[in-house]
Amino acid sequence: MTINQEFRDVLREEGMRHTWQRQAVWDEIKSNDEHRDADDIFICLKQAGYPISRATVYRTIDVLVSHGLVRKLDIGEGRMRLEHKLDSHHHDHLICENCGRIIEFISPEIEALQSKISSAHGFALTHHVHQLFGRCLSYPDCDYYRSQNR
Amino acid sequence: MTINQEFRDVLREEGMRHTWQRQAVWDEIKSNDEHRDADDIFICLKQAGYPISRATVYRTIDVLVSHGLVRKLDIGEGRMRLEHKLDSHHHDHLICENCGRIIEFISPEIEALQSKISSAHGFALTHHVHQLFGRCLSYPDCDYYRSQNR
DNA sequence: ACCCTTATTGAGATTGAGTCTCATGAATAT
DNA sequence: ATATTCATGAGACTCAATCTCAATAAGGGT
Repeated sequence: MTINQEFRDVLREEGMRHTWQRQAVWDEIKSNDEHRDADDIFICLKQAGYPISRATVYRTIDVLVSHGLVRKLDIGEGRMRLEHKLDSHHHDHLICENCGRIIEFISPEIEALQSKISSAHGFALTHHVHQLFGRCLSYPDCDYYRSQNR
Repeated sequence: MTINQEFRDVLREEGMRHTWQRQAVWDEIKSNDEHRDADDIFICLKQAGYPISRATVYRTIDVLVSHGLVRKLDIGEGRMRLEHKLDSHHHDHLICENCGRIIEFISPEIEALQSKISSAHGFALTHHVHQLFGRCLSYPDCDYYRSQNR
């Protein structure tokens, strides 16, 4: 759980085994700050020559999520994007519908209002999903970026 | 688009045909304020004796959404919940993870902060997704409600 | 170093929501 | 009434994700 603890030890604490497959998935996710999905990770590992299976990638992602090392991000595409939680604190996302760019934002005011609303309705808040969709105005760059990504 | 206009006329304005299937789907969605999914609607109609197909239900829902009569609600279950937009203004949702209850909330303060954040990042906001997940504290009722639903 | 137990893996089948195909049928304009 | 063209139905298909189960390998015990 401690983020800088050896991955091997993190697994051992739970009686789980350390395998090169789990290490490879974790290394691949850590290596990059884009919000890739499970299949992106799978393809990267295959291309790097690892004989790993898709099922193992999905299973390992769930292990990483349950250990708080990775967060799944559902932006309504029908697949989960991934985000490692190494150096980041909680944040929500701004998503450009034109180019797909994802920008993180934090708003303590909104967080406070969320708590207020929850308790006003007798709810014990556990988590939230907050996404702002729009178009980023830096158009030339926006389209350039789009052309680089699907 | 005008919400109280005859459905028949709404369709005609777009050169679309009025069929009993489309009317039946719209009537079924209007009839109830729960957040049911496409398959719930399909099953209701089948049980009521209508010889309608699943594909038509899905297609009609898309027609209703594009005409602003219905809103799809994705609360991360891998299927879309539906909400008719007859008497409601914009709102977001509080969702109880124990009983599945969905409560609507509005916060002009949060809406304002969202606009502020978007423009601060050079984004033209088009829409947002804001969901608060937690547990409603009215436990006896909470479990009662759960027992009534799946 | 070698077992032995048992968690983990891989390949492919399966699931489930939603979409697509295309021949048939029905709604509207004339 | 007829023609035109949109809509429907049944089932095939998609796609992300999960499941199955025999084979494999991690790592504690000796």
